[in-house]
This record gives sequence, C-alpha cells and structure tokens, in this order.
Amino acid sequence: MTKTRRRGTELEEAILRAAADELAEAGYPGLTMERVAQRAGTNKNAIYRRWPNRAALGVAAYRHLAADTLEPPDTGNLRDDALGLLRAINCGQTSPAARVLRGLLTGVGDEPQLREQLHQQAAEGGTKPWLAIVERAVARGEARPGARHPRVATVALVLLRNEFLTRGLTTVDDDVLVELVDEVYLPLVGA
Amino acid sequence: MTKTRRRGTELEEAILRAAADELAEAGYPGLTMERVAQRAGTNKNAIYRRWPNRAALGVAAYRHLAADTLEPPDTGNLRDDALGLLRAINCGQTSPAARVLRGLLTGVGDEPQLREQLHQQAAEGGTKPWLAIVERAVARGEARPGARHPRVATVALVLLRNEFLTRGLTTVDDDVLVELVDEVYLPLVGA
DNA sequence: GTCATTAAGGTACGGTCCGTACCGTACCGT
DNA sequence: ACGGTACGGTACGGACCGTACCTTAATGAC
Repeated sequence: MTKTRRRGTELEEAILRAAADELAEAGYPGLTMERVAQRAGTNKNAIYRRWPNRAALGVAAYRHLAADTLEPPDTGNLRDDALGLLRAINCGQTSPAARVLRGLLTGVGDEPQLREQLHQQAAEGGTKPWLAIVERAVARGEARPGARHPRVATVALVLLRNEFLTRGLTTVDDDVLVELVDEVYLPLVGA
Repeated sequence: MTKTRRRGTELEEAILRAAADELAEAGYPGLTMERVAQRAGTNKNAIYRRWPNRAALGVAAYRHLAADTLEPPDTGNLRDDALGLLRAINCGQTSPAARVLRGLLTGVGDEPQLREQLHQQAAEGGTKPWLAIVERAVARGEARPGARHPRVATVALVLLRNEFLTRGLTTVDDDVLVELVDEVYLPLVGA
C-alpha cells in the first residue's frame, strides 16, 4: 500500500509538474506552496530544500509550462506566415502562459537573476520563428533586408503581447490579429 | 491640540494621496491597507467604507499617480517629436507608474470592471500625444496618412511599454529609444 | 548484513497582511 | 438639544510565507 518514498530527481519533477499545473489553473497569485506540496504528494520542506522562495519555484515551473517552441509556418507568403504565428500564439497552448508570465514578472520583484532568467525564456521562445519567416520573406523579395533586425521582425509579437498584458485577456479577437498584420507589420517590413 | 476630525471628501483625498505615495514608493505589492491608513492618519475602516478591496484602492490611487498628461513636443520634425515623447515617458515622472501598472494588472485579477477602468486610464493618457505629433507630421508630408491609425501612431509607445513590462526595469537605455524610433517607428510611419 | 548518512514526511509556529466586526466618539443637520 | 452618520481604535479570523524540529525511510560504505 505504501508507495515507495520518492527521492531526488523523481520528486523534483513531481513538484515542478504540480507547480506548473497550479500555475495553469490559478495563475501565479494562486500558486501556493502548501497547495503545490499537497498536489505533489509531499510537503513544503521538500520544496524549500530546492528553491529559496515562491518566486523561484514559479520561474522554474514556468519553464515547464512554456516549453513548447512554435514551429514557424511556411505558407509561401509573409502575410499568412505572420497571421499563422499570431494565431498559434493566440489560440494555442501559449495563451494561459501569458497570464502566468504577467504574474511572474510582478512576483520576481527585485531579484535580477530570476528576472533575467524569465526574460530569456520569454524572448528566446518568441523571436526565433519570427526571424525565420522574415528571412524567407526577404529571400522572396517580399520584405526589405532591414526587417531582419530582431526588433523589427518581432513587432507583431510584441504588439500582441501588449494586448495580452494591458487588456488582461487570455484570447484576442481575430480581427485584432488581422489589423496588427495589415496595418502595422506588413507596412513595416514590406519592401 | 486635537485636529478637527476629517470627513467625506477631505478624508477620501487624504487616503488617495497616501495610497498614491505608497504606490510610488513600494509599488503595488507594497501597498498595504494598514500602511495607507496610518499614512493618511486614519484606519482601515475609513478605507473599506469607500473601496471594497485593495485592488480597487490601487486602481483609484493609480489615477492620481498617472494624472499627468504628457504635453506633446513640437520640434518641427517627427523624429525629435517621437524621441522627446519616449524620453519624457522614460525619464520623467511617468517611470514609476510603469512598475505600478504592471503590479496592478496582476492585482486586479478577474475583476473586469477594474481591468477596464485601468485599461482606459493607461490607453487614454498615452495615445493622445502620439496622435498629435503624427497629425503634424502628416501635414508636413513627413508621414503617410495611414499613420494616423491609433495602432500605428502608438507603436513606439507600445514597444517601450513592452520593454518596461518584460525587462522589469524602471528606466530604459537611451540607445534603445533611438533604436525604436530609427529602426521601427520612422520606417513604419514615414511617407 | 550492519550502520551511519542523507533526504523525505509530518507538524507546528511566528510573522505579515487582508478583510470583518464591534464599540465608543466626534461631527452634522434639524 | 438630539439623533443619525461617519470616523477612530482595536481586536480577530483566515490565508499564506518561510522556518524549525523531529521522526522515518532510503541509500551507500564497509
């Protein structure tokens, strides 16, 4: 009856999975050490032996949550590529991550290490596919070479993220995505 | 010796000023009902009679904090106008507001009324000056007419805000501002 | 197989903060 | 003068973080 007592990596991953689930369900404000411990079938001691505080656990668990890297679409034209990426971010599994990210950015407060870690996770996963579709668009003569600048290539992503952050929504109207692409992104990167 | 007991509006404004000060000093996570009450020279009862919870008080106090509307500069060319606006937002009195806004967006959580209120405050104060400088640029033939679209005109603001939100900094390097204007904003709105 | 070491489980506690309740007291209009 | 309203003071329950302490199971050395 008594399941063998978990140790080391096995327990650690159980905790991270529990924390990621709690994050997805209740967001960072609802991430409680006691609930995570209970959900992982352990107690707070096991958590505090691995992470110094709630924020650190949150950042670590966020990595599990946002692990999916988007596969950049290749439709043959920039407009559909960009719209595809935005829609994947909007409707896909990435949407609960936005709320969590917002909470974490507040929760990390004045701890530069955590903030940097979080920023890299947020940036890394997001920029690569945009650079990819722009690169192809430039090769087709559909975009100007200067559009390969990361700040330019990811403008649509930043605008959508801003929509998430300021409106607090988990999903944005598709009209908005089309507007972002047609009114801003294509005029900006177009040849 | 005994100061006369404040009532109604007078007390309300004292509370709001105290809350705004606390917000500016410690951000939303540091906004404590007990500290606000003490700073305002009253007690929590007077606060809870006016606002139902901490988030509502925070949003109300934020209005006091972000009341300053930026005066749009008029330098005669779009680049300097845009840079001036960004620098005013970056270095000026508005910078603590970014950290506060980030915290509030988390704190309001699932209360749509507060979120909408906050969103309007954040949007309203920010878009007007951008529309103004773009309007003048269009009149000079320096920007294309389509740039008057709010989403286009405020792109630089959104990018800067994204920098605040994701990096968690209270001030951004001036190089970044220049980059935003030269690499993104001017190519986007230029004729 | 024995045993010391390590890490897990269990529980309790101090501290902070939110939100509520209760009660006495100053101010206000009538 | 008087009664209603709003303020001041205080205490409390509840949630949660982070820590301490002790017991118990697993592991590795010998």
